Amino acid sequence: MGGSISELIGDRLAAMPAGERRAAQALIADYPLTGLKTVAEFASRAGVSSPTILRFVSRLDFHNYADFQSALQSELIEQVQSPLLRTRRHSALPAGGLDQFAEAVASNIEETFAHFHAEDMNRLTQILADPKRSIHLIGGRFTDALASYMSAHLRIIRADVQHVAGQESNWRDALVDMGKRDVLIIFDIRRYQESLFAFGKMAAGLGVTVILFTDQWLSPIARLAKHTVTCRTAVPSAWDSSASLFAIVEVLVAQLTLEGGATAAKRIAGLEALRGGVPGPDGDRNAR
Amino acid sequence: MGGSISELIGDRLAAMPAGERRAAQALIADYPLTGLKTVAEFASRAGVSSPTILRFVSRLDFHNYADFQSALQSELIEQVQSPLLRTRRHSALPAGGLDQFAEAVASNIEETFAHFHAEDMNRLTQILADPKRSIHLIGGRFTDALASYMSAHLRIIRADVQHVAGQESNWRDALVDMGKRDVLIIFDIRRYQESLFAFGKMAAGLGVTVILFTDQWLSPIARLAKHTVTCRTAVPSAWDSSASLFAIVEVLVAQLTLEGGATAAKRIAGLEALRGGVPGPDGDRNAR
DNA sequence: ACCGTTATGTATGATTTGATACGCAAATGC
DNA sequence: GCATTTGCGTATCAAATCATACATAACGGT
Repeated sequence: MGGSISELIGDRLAAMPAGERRAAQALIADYPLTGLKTVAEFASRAGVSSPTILRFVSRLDFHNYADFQSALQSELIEQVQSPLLRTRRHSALPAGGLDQFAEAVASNIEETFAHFHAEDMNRLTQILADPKRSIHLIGGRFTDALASYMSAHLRIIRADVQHVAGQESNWRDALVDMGKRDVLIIFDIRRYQESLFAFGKMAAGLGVTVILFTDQWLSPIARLAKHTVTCRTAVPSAWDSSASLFAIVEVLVAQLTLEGGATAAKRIAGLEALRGGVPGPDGDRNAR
Repeated sequence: MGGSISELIGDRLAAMPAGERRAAQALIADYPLTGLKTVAEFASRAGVSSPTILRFVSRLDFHNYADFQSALQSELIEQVQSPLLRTRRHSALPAGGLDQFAEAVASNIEETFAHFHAEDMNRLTQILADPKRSIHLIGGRFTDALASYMSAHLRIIRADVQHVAGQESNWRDALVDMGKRDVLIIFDIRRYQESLFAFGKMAAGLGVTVILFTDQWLSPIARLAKHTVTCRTAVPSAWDSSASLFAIVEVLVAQLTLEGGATAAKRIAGLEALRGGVPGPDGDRNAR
């Protein structure tokens, strides 16, 4: 069983008596800190008695409290030391529709990355890291969420990032400020949106550098785009899966953060500091 | 490099007597595992006696062994939780990281689905398919995009779907209309947002059914949630990956569409017909 | 080579910790 | 509504832990 302890708890939470459930909740409240304390401390934080803690631990199939703590520690250390040592732990599973879907998504992602080479990424990061350029992002009906996700991250790494959203009338406003220095990132998978193509065409006419994320059947926008990233989207569902686009976005953001190095780190630190004092409109991420 | 304690050791290593130096080396060898064991165990591994360990700890300006261990634990937890620090760690890694990243995301998704059983999905779809309920979705700083993505799909399958977005003041307005029939879907991965917890708590107080999508370390909202879906998020990056949450959302939408059957199909057809007349300007995208 | 200093291990004590037995309360079933 | 089961807390015990005192060994300077 390669699962984390918190997952184990999640599985068994329903089958626990009230007291032990309180123990579980106290543990996950600031996981895994409380579990590393003494039994008495744990009990106190959970508002139950020591034996209840021990019964709780026992219910998780640990022979004693020491074993339990060791497991927590190992979990922590594994996280820090080898981020993905646990990768391929294929446990033989009954193949239901669920697993088929998961398999499909996973293989989509792998296929997508197989065709997305280091040079592709370098070209993209070079453009996106350029501080002299402004970046605009837009997506279709469903893929707009991807534009939103990417812009949320980019905004932290660098300045001049705009997510073009909302009514189409807003789009026009965004266009007037665009020029040769600007970059437009478009997400478009089938069924491709007419309006996105129109928008991209106008932008391209202004000399904007268009970057397109699309599926393997290629949005018509590919004709306009300077760079096109092709992602697999086929899954056993009524809908196409955008998960592989999502993953590509994530790896780009990761790489940009890495390359930004000191600059990005400083910027992030600055934002964090600001956040501490003035809770932003975006919601204050708690510093813990 | 590691945290402050290992640095501290490095600084003082030269000024230490032989025995304590052996202790230090044993600790560094598989840092910080040995330091979390008992004094006797530590001594045994270092090939010295217990008092030497205690003197070693004392030389690092810790008042007692317990303090020392607490410091090690805090350091570990700190590293796991702070994205900034991880940037440093990974910048040392070789740049062949593309495939590693893809591997990590793929295996995250598989692991996530391995713990997401058919019953879990049934419970969720049963709730989400109930036309008598209203559905509200909300996400954190980055995960809000997931809420957006899911709501875009849900809105097509069924009525009464609201994406709670924008300023926090808007959130309050959404609350007043909620009641026992309502469902609140929250996306929250670390670093968990205080504001989301507050929102969820108020909703739960109103009797709203809270469904939580979170990472394997569990958002504190798990305490409030009727159903919690645990997803893997660890990747070799400064950021956590939400791709597995994304995939779970997709499979839920797929299943709901399937179960909806005729009803959903009719609804979709109706919407398509409406859209057919007015091409493209996805007017039904929610405002932000 | 001797002496003083420092370092280290052995032995022991005081304290804390985890574990268990038992009795009462709450929940469940008939 | 009663009886049985299940859960939970108090009190207690045994064991392991940290901490210290002391004697011995190693080291370094003269």
